[in-house]
Amino acid sequence: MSERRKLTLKDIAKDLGISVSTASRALKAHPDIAQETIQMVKDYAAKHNYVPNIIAVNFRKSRTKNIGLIVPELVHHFFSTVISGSIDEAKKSGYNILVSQSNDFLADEIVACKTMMASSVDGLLISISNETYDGDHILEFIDEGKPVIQFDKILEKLPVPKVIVDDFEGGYSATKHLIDQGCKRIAHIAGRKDVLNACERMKGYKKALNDHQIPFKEEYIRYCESISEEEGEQFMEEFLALPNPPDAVFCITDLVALGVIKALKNKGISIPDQIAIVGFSNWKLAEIVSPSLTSIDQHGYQMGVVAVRMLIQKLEDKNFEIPDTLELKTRLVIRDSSVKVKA
Amino acid sequence: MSERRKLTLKDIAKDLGISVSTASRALKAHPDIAQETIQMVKDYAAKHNYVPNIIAVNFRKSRTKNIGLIVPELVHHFFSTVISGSIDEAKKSGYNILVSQSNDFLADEIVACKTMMASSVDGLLISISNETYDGDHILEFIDEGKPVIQFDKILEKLPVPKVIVDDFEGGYSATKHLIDQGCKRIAHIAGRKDVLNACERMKGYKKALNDHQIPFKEEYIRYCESISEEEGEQFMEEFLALPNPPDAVFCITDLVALGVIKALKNKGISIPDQIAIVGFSNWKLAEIVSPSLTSIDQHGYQMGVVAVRMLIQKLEDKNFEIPDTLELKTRLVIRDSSVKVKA
DNA sequence: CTGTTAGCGCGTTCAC
DNA sequence: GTGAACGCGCTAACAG
Repeated sequence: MSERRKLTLKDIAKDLGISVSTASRALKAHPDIAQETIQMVKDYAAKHNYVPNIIAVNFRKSRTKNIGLIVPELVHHFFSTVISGSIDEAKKSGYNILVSQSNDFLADEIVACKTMMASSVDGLLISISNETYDGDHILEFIDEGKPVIQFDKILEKLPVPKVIVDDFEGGYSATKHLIDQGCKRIAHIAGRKDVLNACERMKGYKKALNDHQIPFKEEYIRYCESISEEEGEQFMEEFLALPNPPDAVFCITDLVALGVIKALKNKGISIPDQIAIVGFSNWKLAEIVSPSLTSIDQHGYQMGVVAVRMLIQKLEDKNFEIPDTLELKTRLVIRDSSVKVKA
Repeated sequence: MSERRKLTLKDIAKDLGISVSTASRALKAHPDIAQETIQMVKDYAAKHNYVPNIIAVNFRKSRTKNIGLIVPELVHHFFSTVISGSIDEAKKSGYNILVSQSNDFLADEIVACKTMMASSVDGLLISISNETYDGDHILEFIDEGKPVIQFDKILEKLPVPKVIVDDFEGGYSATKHLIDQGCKRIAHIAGRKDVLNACERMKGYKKALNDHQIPFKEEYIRYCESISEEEGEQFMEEFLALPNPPDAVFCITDLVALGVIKALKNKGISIPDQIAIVGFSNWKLAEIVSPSLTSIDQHGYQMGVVAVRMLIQKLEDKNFEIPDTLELKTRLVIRDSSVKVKA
């Protein structure tokens, strides 16, 4: 049962009275090798349960078959979905995913990059932290000849391929959906102005208003700093204090929407009849909360799959050119929080 | 900036006119080497940004500094918390975590194990699937001299160290808390009878009842198959149909508790005044749902930290004996769903 | 068709 | 105090 030392090519070569290289080639069914030799070696290998020493193989080929994956937060529905997709896809090609998190701190992100670099991943997938405005630590990978792909939270100026969700379209369709429900005074609780995704959603929101002749009003806009439930609650209260409160709110994230819902419940305002709500990200909580929350799904799993697939393609074929930007479409998931008119 | 080929020991030996072995030893400040030589080499290395080729080092030492981590589900609050802890702790010692998921299928778990084995992780952390009743695929690691630690969902008969949460104590304290609130007819929506964690919680529940002279009644017990929200909802309805419905429910999991809450809301029954609820796991949703849910925290992060720490200790010191079972205490997190009497 | 040779980059005897 | 030499397990170029 427990073999002290694993069987090596050398062992099987010796036992079979052939050379190591013949054994090696036979196992790969190299065309030069005689059919019978191939059979013999393969049989022997199977019988003795030969497993090539991957560490040696990787050393020889100077690669690791490991892909680094850095996310801001691991314990986060969206990112764990992305990771899940990455892992499943990577597995198919025999790659492993090495996960690390930045906690949304630049310092941690840099450390994570260094660690990844040191442990010699073959390539990197990264979603940057909120503090990352400069990507030197990311470019180092490129310098070392290791391909990198950014996803979701990206640094636009970085000359590195990106897989993102079409936040603009998401913001647009969320807003349009509210308009379709007959809402006229649609507020938006936005993210930080310097975060790309947040800006795109805002742009989509504005465009939708514009396309439907609804004037954009600054009083219906709030900017989150930490994207928290508390902010949602507070901003909603501010909206309610307006002389002419909104009849709908599009929130940058489901968590913020949750705060909004809380505030409304506290005031006894009915959702969606008096005020309709749409979130973003389609977290687990969107279906759990009551009323269930209409949200924009970002296809996290798919994003993980796509990013990994492109990275591996590049890894296996140096000439493959990763498209500069790949935009995944969002999907509007309609639930109770926004549907004003039934039937 | 971009060095075509990385600097190797050989390069620096040649440039400095010394031998490779001297260079190697100097970098490690080997006592045999002259101080000045050490300085010279270190300076040179620092100046030229020498980074040892980890793949070669690992090959030489026949290890990877990678630790496999297999969980049933990646997109799951508890497990992502564990992963988060593992990664953070592993990083401290220069180890990487290689994550994989079984989707609660035995077949997938076996494949994941094979993959881990093939990619030569140095050791394995595993939380088994619901279908795993036999651990041959896990024992293979031991046979190969790779230490394994089970965590959370474990196979008890497997002679492999375990890090678990004290489910018995958790079940006990959840139940006792309800008793303390004055509840007399406490129901329990349990998990499958063949899942260890579920049984322990049940045992704790029974013990608490017994310690407080409350008779155990089979009519107040239901067993989940899939541990879903729907089951919680359905079972709660069944409870309500009883001639003498319970005044409290202890649920195997927060998700089930969510279903219970839904059922109660539908019937217009007030929580916690008419029926108090306690969940288990302390997911994010426990604080989000309304009323907020009292739950049992399992210290997932800590579990990841502890498991990794012990594995690494074993890895670095073959003589280290991992304790057979390490039980983490749970923590009762009291929220609105269970507190009957305020002040 | 097969064997010989030559490394990959590093660590580790064993001599000097 | 230092260097030469060997080998980890595997692949690949070159001979025959």
